[in-house]
Amino acid sequence: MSSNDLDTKRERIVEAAGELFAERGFEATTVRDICQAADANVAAVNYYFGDKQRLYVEAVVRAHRWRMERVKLPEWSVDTTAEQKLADFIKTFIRRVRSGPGDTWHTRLIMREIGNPSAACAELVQSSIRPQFEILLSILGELLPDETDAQKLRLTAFSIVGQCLFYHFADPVIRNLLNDEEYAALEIEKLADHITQFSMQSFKHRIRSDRAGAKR
Amino acid sequence: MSSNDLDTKRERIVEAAGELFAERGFEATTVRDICQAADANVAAVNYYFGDKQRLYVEAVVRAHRWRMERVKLPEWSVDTTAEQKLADFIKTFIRRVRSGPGDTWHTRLIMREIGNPSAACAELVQSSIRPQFEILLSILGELLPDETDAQKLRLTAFSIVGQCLFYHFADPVIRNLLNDEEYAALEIEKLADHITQFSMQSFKHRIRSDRAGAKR
DNA sequence: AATTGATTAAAACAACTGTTTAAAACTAGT
DNA sequence: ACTAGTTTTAAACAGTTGTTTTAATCAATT
Repeated sequence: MSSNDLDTKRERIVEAAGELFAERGFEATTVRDICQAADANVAAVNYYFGDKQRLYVEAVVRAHRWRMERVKLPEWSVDTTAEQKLADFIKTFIRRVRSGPGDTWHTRLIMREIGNPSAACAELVQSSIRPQFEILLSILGELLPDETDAQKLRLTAFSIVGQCLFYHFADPVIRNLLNDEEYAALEIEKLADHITQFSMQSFKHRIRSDRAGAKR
Repeated sequence: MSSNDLDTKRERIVEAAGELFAERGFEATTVRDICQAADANVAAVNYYFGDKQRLYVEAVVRAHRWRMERVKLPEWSVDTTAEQKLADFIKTFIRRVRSGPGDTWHTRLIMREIGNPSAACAELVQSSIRPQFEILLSILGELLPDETDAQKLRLTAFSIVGQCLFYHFADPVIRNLLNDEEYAALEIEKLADHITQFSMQSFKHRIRSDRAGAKR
């Protein structure tokens, strides 16, 4: 009974492992902790996955797939404005990055892998991050003047992505910096609106592109 | 001889430890590795610092002090424009955050502590990050219209800091994403100029503050 | 009921972890 | 030269790590 269901022992182990890896990192998570959380014997990890390392990459890959399936970019028709596309991109990106209160471990594990990249990171970039980055570049290509060079386009993309990622990577600091009320006010919708607005306003000034170079 | 010099065994251990902690993190760094790198006996860590944990926080504190001494905000006169202050702030912030090629371990260790915060993080926020954040808020207070509320001010500060921090936290991804030539083009001066320009342009549009909320 | 194969369980493995011990080596001050 | 204090060393400690081994248990087929 139930060979595909998520209640097989193998599944339970990846799930428990993913959660613990996301919480404590690879080194600090012991095989024994994982097996105890999955209600399995110590030998189960090696039986099913060979070793701890391969269990880890399986958890990362699964987390990534799960996250991509869940939160997707909306479908765009031919007459969707570039501004609208950017707003959608930013909102989706923040949703993917910022782990809400009732959230699963998937996002945190991927973000940890990006922060402390192992071998699985390079593959993650190729299969997922790069195409997303290309989408953003094409949107910016529509928004910025045609003569904008590739370097400027890239820097602008980084400025947008950086604003979004900040709320993940700096989260512990933000929590220390703000009081509870201020922190709670950082809802995903509000963040996305602000970043979209902040960035769009910047584009509308792209006439005189250099700014007197700040004294020096 | 030489009680204050940096060639005492104690100094060599903190130095070696900081480098290894910055490179591999706390868990993955062994006391034996540290002592071997410092050319000391295994017992040296416990003799001088009590235990591994206390050696770690000493390394973090020292790294932070070192970084703060090295790269400082310039002195501002009464007639320095807010725009100039912002440019200075961004350039200094990036210098503090982005570890150049011939760089020491100090920056990386602090960034790691922020990413995987231990007990030392809260103190770091209070003693250093918060005052820096206040400075940025006061600059933005000059640049933005008077009626701007505190929340908007905070979000704007996050947008700027986020753009800067991106080049640290996403560095491994960026390296994978760009080719060598493109990556090498990301010099600190250029990044700072772009971020300053991108942000300043955004401020000059602060007349109509809401932007039709992006359909939904 | 017996056989086959996959799964689980308990125990042991060797290697490594941070830390301690106790003796040696060194460095002054007298 | 002796001594008191600090520093360094080698060895051992107790605990944990990932992994293996070997046997027991289970589920289904014959």
